Amino acid sequence: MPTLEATIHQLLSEALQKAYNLSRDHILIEQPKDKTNGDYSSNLAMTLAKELRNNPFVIAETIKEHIELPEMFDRVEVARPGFINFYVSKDYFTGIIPEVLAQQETFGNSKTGNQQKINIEFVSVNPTGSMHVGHARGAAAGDSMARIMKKAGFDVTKEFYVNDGGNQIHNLALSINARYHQLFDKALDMPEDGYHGPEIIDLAQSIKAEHGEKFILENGYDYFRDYGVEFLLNGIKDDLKAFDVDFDVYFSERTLYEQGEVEKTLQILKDQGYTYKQDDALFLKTSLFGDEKDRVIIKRDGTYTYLMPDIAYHQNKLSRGFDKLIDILGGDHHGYIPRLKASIQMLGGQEDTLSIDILQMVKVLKEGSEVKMSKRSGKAITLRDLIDDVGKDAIRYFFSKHSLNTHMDLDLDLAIKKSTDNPVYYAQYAHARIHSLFDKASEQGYSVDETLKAYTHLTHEHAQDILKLLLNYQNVVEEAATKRIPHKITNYVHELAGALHSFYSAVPILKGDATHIVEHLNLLKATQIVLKDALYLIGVSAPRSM
RNA sequence: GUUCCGGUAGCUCAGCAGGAUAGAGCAACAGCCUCCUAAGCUGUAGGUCAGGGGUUCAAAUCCCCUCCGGAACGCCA
Repeated sequence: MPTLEATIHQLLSEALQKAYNLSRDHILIEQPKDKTNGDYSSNLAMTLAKELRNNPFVIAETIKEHIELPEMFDRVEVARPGFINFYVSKDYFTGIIPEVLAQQETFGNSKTGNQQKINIEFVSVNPTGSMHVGHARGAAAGDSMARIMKKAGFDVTKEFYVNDGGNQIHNLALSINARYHQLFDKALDMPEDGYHGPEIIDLAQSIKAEHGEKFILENGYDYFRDYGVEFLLNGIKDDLKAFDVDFDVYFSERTLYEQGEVEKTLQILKDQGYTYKQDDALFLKTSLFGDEKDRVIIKRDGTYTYLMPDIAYHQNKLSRGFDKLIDILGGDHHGYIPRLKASIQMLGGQEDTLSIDILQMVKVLKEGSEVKMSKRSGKAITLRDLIDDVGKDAIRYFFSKHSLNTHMDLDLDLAIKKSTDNPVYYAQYAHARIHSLFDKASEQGYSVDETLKAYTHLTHEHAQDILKLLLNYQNVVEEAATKRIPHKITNYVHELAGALHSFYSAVPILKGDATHIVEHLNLLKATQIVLKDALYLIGVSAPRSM
C-alpha cells in the first residue's frame, strides 16, 4: 500500500493548489510525539505565513477546508500555532498485518538503492596480531551497514583489504624470527617496531612443532613472513566468523604489486601531470583537490608510502565497476581522508565517488583505568576474549546502539558483570515471548491464520502502537541505509520490543473468543517477523526461547 | 596553531535535512506474578540540552565565538 506520508503529501498539495493556487515540492510530514496531535502532522501553513502575509492558523484552516479526506482518515484538525494534524482511522493500520505475513522477511525491503553497485570496505586490520576491541566496532558497523543497504536495494560487496605487502609485514617476520629463536633459548631481541602480542609466541611454537630447529640453521625470513600472514589472517577470519561477520572479498595488497597495478596506477598519475619530484622524493599534487598539502608517494629511499598502493587498490575497485566506494575507518585516520579522496578524483572519480565514514574510538576501561589498544604492545583486549566473556549478541547490540561518531566508553568489568541485563535481552526476550505464546496457543488449538484480511479487535492503544511501528519499518530501513546510520535500526528494535512487551502486559492474548485470539496471533506473528529481521540487520540472533 | 569528532538526567547514550510538554536504558523510589516466561509491565523523581551571541513565527537541532574532553596533523602504516 502507498505510504501514508505520500497520501498526505498528495492531499496537501491538492488543497494548497485549490486554496492558494500554489505548489510546493517539499512538504514536511511527521509523526507527532504526542498522540493527541494526531498520527501525522504538517507544518505547511507555518512555512507559508510570511509569503502569504497571513496568520498561519488562518492559512491552516483554509487549507483544511480544501482537503477531501479519504476514508482511511478519521478527521483532520488544525492546532496552534498552525499545525495540520491527520488522524488515521483505527481499522486502517491493521492492513499492514496481511502484508507482513505475505512478505515474510522481505517485508520492509526497498528499491531506494536502485541496485547501485556499492563496495564497502571495513575492518582491514593488518595481519600482524589478533583483532581487538577497537576493531570490533568497525566490524559490527560495516557488517550491519552492508546488511541494511542490501535490504534497501543496494548491490553491496563487503571487502577486507589485507595489508600483506608493506613494512609492517617485514616487522612481523622479524618478530616471529625473534620469538622462534627464543624458543631455543637463543636470546634474540625483538625488533624496534616489533609485535609483542602473545599470538606471535603461539605462532613461533606452531612453526617449531612443524619444522623443529630448521630455521635456526637456515634463514627463515620468507617462510616466517608468509606463514605469519596466513596464520594471523586465519585467526582474524575465525574471530570475524564468531562475530557473525563475513566478507565477499579478501583483497591482498601484495597482488597489486604482483599484477603491476601499483606501477600502472603510478604511471596514470604521472601521465596526467599530478606528480613532481622534490628532494629526491615523488610528490602527488593532492592539494589541487582540497588536501592541505601535497603528499609523498615515493620516499627518498625509493620505496612507496602507504598511500601509493592504497590508491592502486581504490583504482582496482573502480575498475571492477562499482558506482560508489565506502571505506569505514577509525577516528585516528581522519586526516587521511582528503588525500585519498583527492587521489580518487585524479583517477577520474567524482568528488562523492568515495565516502569515508569515520568511527570514533572506543575507550576501554578495566579495573578503573584505561587499557590502550595497541598491537605493538600486545596488551590489547582481544575480540575473542570479549566474545567469550560477554557474548556475541550483547557486544554487537552494544556497538550497534551508538551512532558512529559517538566516543564510546566500554567498562569491561561492568560489561562482564552486568552482561545479564544488557538491553539486547530486552529485544530477544520479546521475540522469545512471542514464540512461547505460539506454543501455548497451539496447545489450545489456535494458530496464525494467514488468510485473515479484516481485523476488528486490535483497537487497544498498545496494539495500535505496534501496527504503527510495523508500518514504519521500511522508512526506517531506508533512512538507516541512505544516511548510513545503522544505530537507527537498533533504536527501532528497542521500540518495537517495548511496544510488544507493553501489549503483552496489558492484553490477555489467549483469552476471549476465537476471532479475537487469531487476530492477536496474527499481530504477534507480524511483529515476530519484523523483529527477527531487524535483529538480523544488526547481527543479533532471535532466540525462540530464553 | 590547523583539521575532524564529542559535550543532552547521577551514569551510558538516543533525539540534530528546525516544530507542539527534550526521550530510553542503568541507578533511585512506589506499585504489579492463585493469570499466556517478572530477562517483563505501570507510575514517581531527576535537565540552564557546556556557555554566549545570531538567524527564525519556532533552535538541543542551523551560523559565529569561547570553554572542556578525544583524535589527527610523518618521506609511519
